[in-house]
Amino acid sequence: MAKRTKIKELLINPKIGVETNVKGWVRTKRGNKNVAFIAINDGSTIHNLQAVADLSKVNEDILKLVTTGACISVTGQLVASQGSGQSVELLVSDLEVLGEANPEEYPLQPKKHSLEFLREIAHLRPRTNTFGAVLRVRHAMIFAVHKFFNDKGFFNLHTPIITGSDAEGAGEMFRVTTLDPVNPPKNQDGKADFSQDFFGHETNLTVSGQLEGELGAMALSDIYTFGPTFRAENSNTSRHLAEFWMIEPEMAFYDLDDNMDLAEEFLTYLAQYALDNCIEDLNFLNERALEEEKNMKQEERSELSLIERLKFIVDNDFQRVSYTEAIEILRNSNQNKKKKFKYIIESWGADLQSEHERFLVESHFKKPVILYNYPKNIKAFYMRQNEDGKTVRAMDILFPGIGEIIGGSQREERYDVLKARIHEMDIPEESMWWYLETRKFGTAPHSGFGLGFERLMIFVTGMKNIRDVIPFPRTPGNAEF
RNA sequence: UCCUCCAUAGCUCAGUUGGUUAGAGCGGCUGACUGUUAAUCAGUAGGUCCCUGGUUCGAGUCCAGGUGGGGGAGCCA
Repeated sequence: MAKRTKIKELLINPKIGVETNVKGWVRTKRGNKNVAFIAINDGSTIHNLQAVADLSKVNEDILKLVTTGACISVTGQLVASQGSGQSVELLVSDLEVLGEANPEEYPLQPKKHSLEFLREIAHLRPRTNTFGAVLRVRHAMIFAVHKFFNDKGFFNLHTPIITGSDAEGAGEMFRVTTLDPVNPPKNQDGKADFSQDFFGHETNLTVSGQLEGELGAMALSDIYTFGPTFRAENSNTSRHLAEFWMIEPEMAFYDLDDNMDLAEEFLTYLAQYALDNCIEDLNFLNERALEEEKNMKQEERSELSLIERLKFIVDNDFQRVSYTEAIEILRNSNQNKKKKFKYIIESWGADLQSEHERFLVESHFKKPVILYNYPKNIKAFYMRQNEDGKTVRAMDILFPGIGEIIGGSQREERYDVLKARIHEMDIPEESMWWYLETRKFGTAPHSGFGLGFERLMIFVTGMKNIRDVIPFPRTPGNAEF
């Protein structure tokens, strides 16, 4: 019996006339009383393999079990296809059903399903063309992230998933505890006594690996983290998940400009990698998106297709604009003067709403925008203060249709300045002692940023909802599968 | 969490001013067809109209509350 060949390999290097075995899941079966055509997909590629069964040679009882969704093993001679639509096909000599799929119950049909419906059957949706393509691209992007940093001499650092510091200020956290939820030990105030908890104090799931990442950079020069991140925010949007993956490089001796250069090079590299390595899946996703937009009004359609957008990123520099310049552009915009904005920009210091970010990216510059040097009052405590006394060396990269894809900064490396800022913002200093010590012992200028991996995936796949670019999304009220 | 829209067959949806037995397309099943491409053609089965309560002679349709989902906002990556 021939050894199993993956469909991807078989299509790249077809061995015509050779007995071949293929295993996979049935997409459709068609035919008449003489011949049956079975489309098989094994997930190795977006393409199906057509198996051709001569009904006089194949057991009809077995063929009856070959229904959409069933898993089969097919052996036969690989031949050039008589039909159009595929170059090769498999003439079935041996057919085995590995796993039946009752057609009255199997929910996936050979037709287009809504993404909302597929989310409800997340255990089966990887078997669709769309999710197969998304998951293969996702893998390629994971691999490309590691390759990019490895090629640059960065070291991957595993920062903790369970953290004891509650001062990261990046949102609500999920508590980690082994205390009895019904009858926890109580302290004198009648509250749960976390000194008796597993770690001896309160612990949570991480909301960022940045602070620990900085510790790594202060020894290895250039590090990056790529791990799961958890936010217990009650966010119900197409851009937020409670559990997502984040990439956070941290570089010693980088100033804000170096940081922006790296971030732009990184995003450009990832777009190019997708074009170079995932073009078949991207072509499918491109067509899918075009098909979907056909039902939309002209003005709601994207100006560029998915593949054109990826090429655009590769070919064009990002627009770098200081916060102060951005405020001037917004204040002088017709949108602002005609009070089309819900939040009118009146003066320097205002926090930018997503309508403003969208205006800058989608209407004004029509390209990715890097905003930098924000007012210190709207940014985190660890960002490097500028000499003007009112701004910090922060930067956000804004993408069309996604908004903020990267947030980063040069870090405050001066011990006294950092300590003063911690006090100003009422952060408990004792919980930050180890972070402060990096500024006390051999401090160095350094910078870093955070890239939301699923937001990158939205950009690269053209999917609209972040729940459709991660295999098993976690959102408020949803942790099934 | 707020605003807004939605929930009818396995899926996508229609269902008139509240009126008798709730429909279509796709999918499933049965059959026809000598090579199909989401095959085609014919036939057929399939319903807790999201849940609870209310108004009414009568509710898929109206009202209240709840649950679930979409889109937008805030928070952010």
